[in-house]
Amino acid sequence: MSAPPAEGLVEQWESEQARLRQQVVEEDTEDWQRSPDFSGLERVGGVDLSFIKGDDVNACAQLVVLSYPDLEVMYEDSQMVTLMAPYIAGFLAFRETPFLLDALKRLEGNQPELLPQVVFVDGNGLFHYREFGLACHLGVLSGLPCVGVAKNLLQVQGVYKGEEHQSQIAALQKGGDSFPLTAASGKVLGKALRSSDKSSKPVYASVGHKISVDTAVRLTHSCCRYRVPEPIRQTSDPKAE
DNA sequence: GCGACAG
DNA sequence: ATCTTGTCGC
Repeated sequence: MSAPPAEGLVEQWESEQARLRQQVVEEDTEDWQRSPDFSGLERVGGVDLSFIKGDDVNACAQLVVLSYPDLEVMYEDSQMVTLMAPYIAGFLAFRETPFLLDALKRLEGNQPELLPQVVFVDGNGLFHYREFGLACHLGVLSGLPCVGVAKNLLQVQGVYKGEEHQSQIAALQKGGDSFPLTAASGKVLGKALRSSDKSSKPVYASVGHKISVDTAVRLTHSCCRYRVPEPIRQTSDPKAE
């Protein structure tokens, strides 16, 4: 039983996305991003919201900061929150962003020296219906470089989960292999990445903010011990050390 | 009616 | 997102 969305809400959200979309920076802006081994990168963050079975209103907002390249936990923040917005495909950011931003603000206020230099977001960035997914939204509002990593393919802008897609996946032989997710317009919205040798199912990485697609993919691979990048996995997997 | 639908 | 254990395979 889900109440129908308020009148005009989607329209309002669409215009908000269109406005913020103009502020996304799709190129590398940091020195470490140009380095072959990301020298200069010392802290990578991950954010996520976790729910429990029968409750889609209360959730746990988490932010972790890991050292790079060791991927050891440097900081961890968990906060129970009450969600105000409904989940509507394409508008995930309106549901989650406020709480992820709060977590970043808390860190900035308490230990600004631990602020991550890049944030991994559980969801898409430019690979989105209007090229403005959660990772872009959080990136623009926080001003931090962000990378979107989704675990499932969103069929959008001419990208289909068909036979061709399946064969492209089959062609990913080892960790680090990838292929572009190209829109009907010809623009590369993101890449499917085999994140580790062991996982045959790829993850879908796209630009959030202040990073290029290629750097986003290369960085994502370098932060993967398993299929899901460690910064995100540390927030959502109870068994993660 | 059927498939899609980030989290 | 979450519901869910074991099981088969390398």
